Amino acid sequence: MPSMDINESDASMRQRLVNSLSASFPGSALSKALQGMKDLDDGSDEMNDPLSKSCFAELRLIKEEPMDEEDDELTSLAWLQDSDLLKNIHAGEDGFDSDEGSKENGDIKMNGCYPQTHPPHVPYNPQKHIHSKPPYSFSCLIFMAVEDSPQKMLPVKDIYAWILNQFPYFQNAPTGWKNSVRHNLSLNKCFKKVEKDRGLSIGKGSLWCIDPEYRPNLLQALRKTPYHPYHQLQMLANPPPSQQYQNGQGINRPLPLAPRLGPNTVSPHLFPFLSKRLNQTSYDIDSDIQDVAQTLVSLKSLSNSKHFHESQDLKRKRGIPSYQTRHFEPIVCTVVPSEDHTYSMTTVDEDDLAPSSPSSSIDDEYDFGSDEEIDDFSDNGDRLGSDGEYESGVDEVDGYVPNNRTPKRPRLICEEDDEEEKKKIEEGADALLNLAGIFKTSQPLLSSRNPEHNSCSQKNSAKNSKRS
DNA sequence: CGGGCACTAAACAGAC
DNA sequence: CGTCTGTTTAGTGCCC
Repeated sequence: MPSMDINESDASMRQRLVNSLSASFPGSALSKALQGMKDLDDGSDEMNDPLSKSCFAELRLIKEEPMDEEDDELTSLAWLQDSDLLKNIHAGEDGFDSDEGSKENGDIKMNGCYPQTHPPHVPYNPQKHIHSKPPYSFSCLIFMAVEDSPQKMLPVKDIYAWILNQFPYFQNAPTGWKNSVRHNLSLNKCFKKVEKDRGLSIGKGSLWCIDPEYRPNLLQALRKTPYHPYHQLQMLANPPPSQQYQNGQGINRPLPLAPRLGPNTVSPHLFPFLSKRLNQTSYDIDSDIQDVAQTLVSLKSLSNSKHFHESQDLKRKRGIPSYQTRHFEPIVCTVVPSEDHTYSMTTVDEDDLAPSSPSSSIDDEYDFGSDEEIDDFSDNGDRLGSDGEYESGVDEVDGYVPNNRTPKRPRLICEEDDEEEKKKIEEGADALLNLAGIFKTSQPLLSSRNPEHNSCSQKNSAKNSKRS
């Protein structure tokens, strides 16, 4: 940061940051999303925004809106996944990077050895700091992995693979981390196992997905991670006086972890969807059309993976209806981290849940549509490559055979002109709005979790009582 | 100091 | 039968 030009334009700084972040997740959906952001900046059609097709669609940049007093364009980038924000800002000059002997690979060394945990004052680059344990909790790692999958569900081994791919640290880490992943999947109520009898069995084990009820919590937890660019960009944009850098000397103090916004505040730029819902006092049709349109774009990505086609074929054989993700989520705005994503020891009795509460049954998490509806989505855009990364617009990638069914219509978004895009989006929006209306009327906003259902405390108290 | 939480390790059972 | 997956318990360290 010492080499940063404080007067650098927002656009320039943003471009530089995006370049840096893209380099940290090469080839990934995130990277493509970032690239799409650049396209957006160049004035291309927003609906081509690959970010909307990625796992971080809800964190996409809203660049058209005027900035709040607190949010500027810099912080609106805070949806970006963790990366070395300062990679292109001459890390060596800021005292961040490392001490002697570690500059060859950029990893952090302290007193000649690698610290087990990543130093809190150093922006974390998973591809670079391969000897530093990622500053993310396993919950966040799993969340990112699942969200980075086109179907928003992954088997354990693919979660392993994603983590290994994105965080090389684990390639040399003791295998205990896999145990921790499984432990987290089992105990963390944010993660749900897709029932096998739904035709989604992928051999050994099950698919895991994010419980939509807790997805906002995970997003919030992710936002709260120390190295989330939300904080880093905050520092870039408005470093506190105590952390100004002088003469290339970094200050060995952690960046403040507390978000600028209040704990109960959802940044409209970080969480346009959530914040809109949260602050919605009256039914805003226009905004909801936008929401639904965005949802459609997200839905589009649902059908683009090998697993999807396989599961769809399997389900067709079994006569099981197909699914589509439902994106209408309750707003969960938490104060304590435990409410973001916590372990669950107790089983929530479905009957105890209010009728308006999202069910934990997989049946209810997905809309079951007809084959024709699926076909409308199944031949679009991106596919999951054999390496688990998206391959956009390629029919056959690395041995992946695309669905051999003849597309009934061309790509929904990417290859349509603007007018047709808008028409289709509006059509889909109308259809989904009907569904959304149901949820609006029946689903209360949640300002906090029901303590009875937030069973982490129960679990831990149970644990503690057992210990004592 | 105690509670809550994340993490790790381990044991165990079931599925493949 | 070995491996993988999922569950559960126990213990530890950190933070508030």
